[in-house]
Amino acid sequence: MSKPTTKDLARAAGVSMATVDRVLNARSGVRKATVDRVNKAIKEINFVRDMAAANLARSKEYSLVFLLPDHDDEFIDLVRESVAEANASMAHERTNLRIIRAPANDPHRIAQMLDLLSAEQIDGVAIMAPETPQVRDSIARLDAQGVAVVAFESHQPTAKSAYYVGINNEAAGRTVGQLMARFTGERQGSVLVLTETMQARDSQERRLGFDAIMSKYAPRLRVRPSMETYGDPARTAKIIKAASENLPPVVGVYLMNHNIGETMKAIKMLGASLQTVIIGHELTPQTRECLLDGSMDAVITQDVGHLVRSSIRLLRAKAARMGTVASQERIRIEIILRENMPEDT
Amino acid sequence: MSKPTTKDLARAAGVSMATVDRVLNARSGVRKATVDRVNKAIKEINFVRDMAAANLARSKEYSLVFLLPDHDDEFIDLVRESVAEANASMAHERTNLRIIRAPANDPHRIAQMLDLLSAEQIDGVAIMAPETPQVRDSIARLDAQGVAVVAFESHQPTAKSAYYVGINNEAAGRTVGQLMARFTGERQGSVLVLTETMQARDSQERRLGFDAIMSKYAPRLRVRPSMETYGDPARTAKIIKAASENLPPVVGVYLMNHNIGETMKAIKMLGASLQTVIIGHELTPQTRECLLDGSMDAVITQDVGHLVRSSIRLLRAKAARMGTVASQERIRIEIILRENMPEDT
DNA sequence: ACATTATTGAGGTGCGTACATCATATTGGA
DNA sequence: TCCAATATGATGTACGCACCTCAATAATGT
Repeated sequence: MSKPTTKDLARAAGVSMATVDRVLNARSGVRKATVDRVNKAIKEINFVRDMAAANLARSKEYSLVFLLPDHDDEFIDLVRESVAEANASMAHERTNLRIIRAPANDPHRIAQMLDLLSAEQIDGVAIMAPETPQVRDSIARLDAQGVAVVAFESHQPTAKSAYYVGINNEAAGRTVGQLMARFTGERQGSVLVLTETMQARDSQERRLGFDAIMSKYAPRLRVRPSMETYGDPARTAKIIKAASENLPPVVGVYLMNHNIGETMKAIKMLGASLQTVIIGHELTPQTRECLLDGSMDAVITQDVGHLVRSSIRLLRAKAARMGTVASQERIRIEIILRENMPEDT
Repeated sequence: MSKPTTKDLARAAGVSMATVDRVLNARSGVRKATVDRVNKAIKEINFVRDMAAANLARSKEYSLVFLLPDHDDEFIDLVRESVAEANASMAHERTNLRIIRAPANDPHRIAQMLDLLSAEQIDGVAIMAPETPQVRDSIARLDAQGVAVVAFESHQPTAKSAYYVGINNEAAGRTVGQLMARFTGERQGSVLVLTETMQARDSQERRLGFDAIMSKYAPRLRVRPSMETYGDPARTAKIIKAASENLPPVVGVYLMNHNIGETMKAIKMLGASLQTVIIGHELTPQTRECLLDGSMDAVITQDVGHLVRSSIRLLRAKAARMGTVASQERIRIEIILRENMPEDT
């Protein structure tokens, strides 16, 4: 016979549908013994609740919010794009998405915006923001209100209710390290590491992983201290120029910063040898172009669309008290060379 | 106001719900002018059909079938696992999955099994089988019956109704080539290519891509003709022994065959130098172990879970005449090193 | 044993759609 | 202009579940 329904469950448990309903929705007024009996029956007849029908009956719409930094870099652009795309396709599944923006370095403002969400009827929030006490407290408040929360691309380790969606940055750094070690062959020289700021936790973690592998597999190379660009093109150019004027020669560059346009321009202007191995993060129009023209050798990235969809699934599941498929939510660290670069988007 | 329903649509179009229903489900008995009027109203009020409710009302269960080769290698194992997992999680979405097996080299049997499916009430089939006239005809018959078909991991170019789900094998071969070229540094020597059989189309495509890159980026290396193992351990050992006894020294091995256990054993027995770069396909327990112990340098793979889920989504969408999110269905060519290896499964 | 209170059952309505039936309206053609 | 064919409307039931009310029953305390 086909899928058991609540009716079948009621019969199997020897109770009425009203009681089944009370148990399924964790309503009060049911003796423990009865609850157990129903749960036992659920297992016995292998009952799975039809969430589509349930949501229909509830006439419930899930509202999810993405809180993103209010500056624009190519990564954020990709996220916004993916959210918009997901929003279109999730309309069928009674889910609507919204993006709100907040200055990344203003914890109070972020917390305030999160608190404002509490007032609305929001079911879940994906938060991309640095960890601060204010944000942590706001997450706790959301959690207390039953709002699902995931930490999007940014760890919130002290907010235990916020599941982290993103890659392991230390492993990502190790991956870059391994590629750098191997792509540089037997060459000797120095390796530059560029980042927007080492304040960011992900930069620190990546650097950690990178150093570990480099010292193990490429002790012949001298990895220089991280150079911070602060997103300033002029500063970036100066830094690179200064670094390239010193010996030993630069045989590798690890770009951890996002908007690499200026950086690559500076590097190209110096006429860096083709031997210089350049590896960066995130597959964006810019890095894509650099891979194609050969100026970059590899990009370590994550599937932003997957990241977004995964967050949505997790939030929805939490909000609807459903289960998830763990393997589907694993975010992989992807290595992109020119040869395996996906064609579109 | 919230989502418009069919009732709103009926009012907006100035027709009855019955007519709306006829238009939405493309039933006959509606004048063209009326159809247009309804379609116009759909756009005006931005009506989107609630597929959850529609499927509920239809009380339709989608039955999808995976036709897989009946031999067992680790890739097939992964597929079976993923299908089982998906089946569990798709129960919520009124979809049930089934696997049937057929000998890969018996086109008649495969065609026969496909034809048998026509008798049952199947909504879609994912076919993993070599392209043959028999299979092509069966696919055409399925298509004529309104059964959705995707070509799973195996091109069916002449069956235009079967959308291909899988990676671009030529690009995969190019990717292996690029890694081989770079990982071997400046070393000189020969490169072995092992495969089960060069009969398989994917082997040919991979070899093609591999050679293109190798001749371009690593002309210093001599890529040997493909050696076929026919899945025979003894033969494999012999081949490898013979190859390693000839000069120039083997600096790289490209393993296109699936069950690499025996192959790796043979290679290890010869005490191949650590310098030998070994690259293979598919992340399985075996290759995973080889990556961890350093005996393999890289694995080019695809996310089997994603492959399966993508097939399911495509089949379901086709069966329910819905749209799909193209970007979600793109199967990426993944490069796995020890550093970015996913932890589980 | 009686009053309370805690459980449980029965039944109804609604969610947004599919689908079938029968009645009515519109249209084309002779 | 009238008939038949076709197009549309009205209505009811079903899908699997949520959620509400009211009544009936069982368990509890005193």
